[in-house]
Amino acid sequence: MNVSPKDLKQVVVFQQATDDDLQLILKNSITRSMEEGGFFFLQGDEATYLYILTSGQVKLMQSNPHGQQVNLRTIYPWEMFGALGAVRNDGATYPATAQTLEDSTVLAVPSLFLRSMLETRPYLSFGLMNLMTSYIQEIQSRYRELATEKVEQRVANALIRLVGQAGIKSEKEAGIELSFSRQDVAEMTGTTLYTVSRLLSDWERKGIIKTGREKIIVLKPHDLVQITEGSA
Amino acid sequence: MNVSPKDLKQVVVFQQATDDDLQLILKNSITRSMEEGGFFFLQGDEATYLYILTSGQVKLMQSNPHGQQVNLRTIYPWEMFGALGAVRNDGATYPATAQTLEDSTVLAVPSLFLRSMLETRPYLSFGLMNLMTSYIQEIQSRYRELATEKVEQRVANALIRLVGQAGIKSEKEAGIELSFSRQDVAEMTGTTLYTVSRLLSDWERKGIIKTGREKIIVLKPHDLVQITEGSA
DNA sequence: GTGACAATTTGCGCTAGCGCAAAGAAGGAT
DNA sequence: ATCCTTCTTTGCGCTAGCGCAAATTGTCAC
Repeated sequence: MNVSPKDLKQVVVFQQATDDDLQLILKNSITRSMEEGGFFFLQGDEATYLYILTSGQVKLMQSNPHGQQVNLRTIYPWEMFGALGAVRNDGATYPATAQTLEDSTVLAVPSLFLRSMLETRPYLSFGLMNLMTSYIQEIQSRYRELATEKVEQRVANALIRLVGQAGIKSEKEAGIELSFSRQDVAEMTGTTLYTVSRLLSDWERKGIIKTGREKIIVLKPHDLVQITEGSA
Repeated sequence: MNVSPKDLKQVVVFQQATDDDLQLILKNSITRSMEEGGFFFLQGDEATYLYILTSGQVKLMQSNPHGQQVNLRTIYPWEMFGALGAVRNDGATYPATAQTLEDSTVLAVPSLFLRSMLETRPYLSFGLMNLMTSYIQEIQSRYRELATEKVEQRVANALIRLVGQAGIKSEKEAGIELSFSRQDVAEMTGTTLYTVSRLLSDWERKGIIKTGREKIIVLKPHDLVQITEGSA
């Protein structure tokens, strides 16, 4: 699938870009595809590219030396990720592993190339800084939630967030459909798939959601909001 | 205390700045002082200034609606914080409260002014993006630690990190001295002051540290490293 | 239709660490 | 020296949620 300059306008970093700039970016980039479960880069790899997801879904995972992993961020189409190589002064490495949640395709832009464009395009720097502050605010909220909230509040929070980011209107049920496994949700919320399974089963019994294999359909988002407030 | 352009060169964002630019920043900024326990800004306030700490120490705290707080970041002299108002396109508010850990003084730079400088000084944008990526990496690590590590590993990690950021060579003991209360450390590690107190008392009995009121002297940092690795 | 595999469900025992209480210690003001 | 306030220490009961097991269910390949 060929990416056009018009397509790239969907990337918030490029909102103010001219067509010429977008052509230049496309000309200097390569397309890469990866099937589900594959990796665009690994934690510790040298950050030679930044990535724009053109289709599919990617999770950024960080591991500790014992192999335990957390999902730091989930990437949806037309979002940029892995940009620190274009920004850092020193030899930057990726702090997380980019793994596909489903078959995915990216546009890989050389870090050095984007860096040279950043030097002469203030709109690009502003775009990137805006993206970074959005991400900082998200991970700060998640950190605070992890430190202060019970696991059911965190899982409810995560479902609400996912409804906004990756939800699709369900055709069968009057609700919003999410395509994530229990393990996926557990990684995003600092818990285990068994705990997530118990919570989802409980909420299904209460009619708040309906579930399937690797699927969650949110029927009553307001009830989830009440759970996050600790009043359920 | 008057801040000179030469002083501002210690701020990593301004490393590449000319004297003229530094003079211009100083000319357009104000100095503010606050005693211990005071606030430079509150969570939710409109982000009209960014701040450079010229002396003292500041903690950035985020609360949930129930009043529970976490320390997202501790600021040391010559570090910039609260910069999102210069970067965001929308009406930005501070996502955290800036509270002094001791008597402190800042240089407050109007967000709109710095924004106008960012538009014509790529080195400033690069400096700011470098700062942001450093912070992103730190909070990602802390998030992963919170999600995957036992409380004693997290506290050991925090002490090691603090040794590098705020440690002073002790005159009385052969070690590095940190001036933080048990409550301060608890806020940085997502636990309670009682848990921190028990851990510190245990480590003091083992000769790893020595403590006083609002004071921790690290005698055997290598033992703390072993604790973080889960092999103690 | 069947078999294999992965995902999910559910139960239950266990423990990390919190909450709370109570007492002691340190430091500053008088 | 004394008093007051804040910080620290220590004990103990309790529970949230994890770890592990075992069984079930759903989906895909053949």
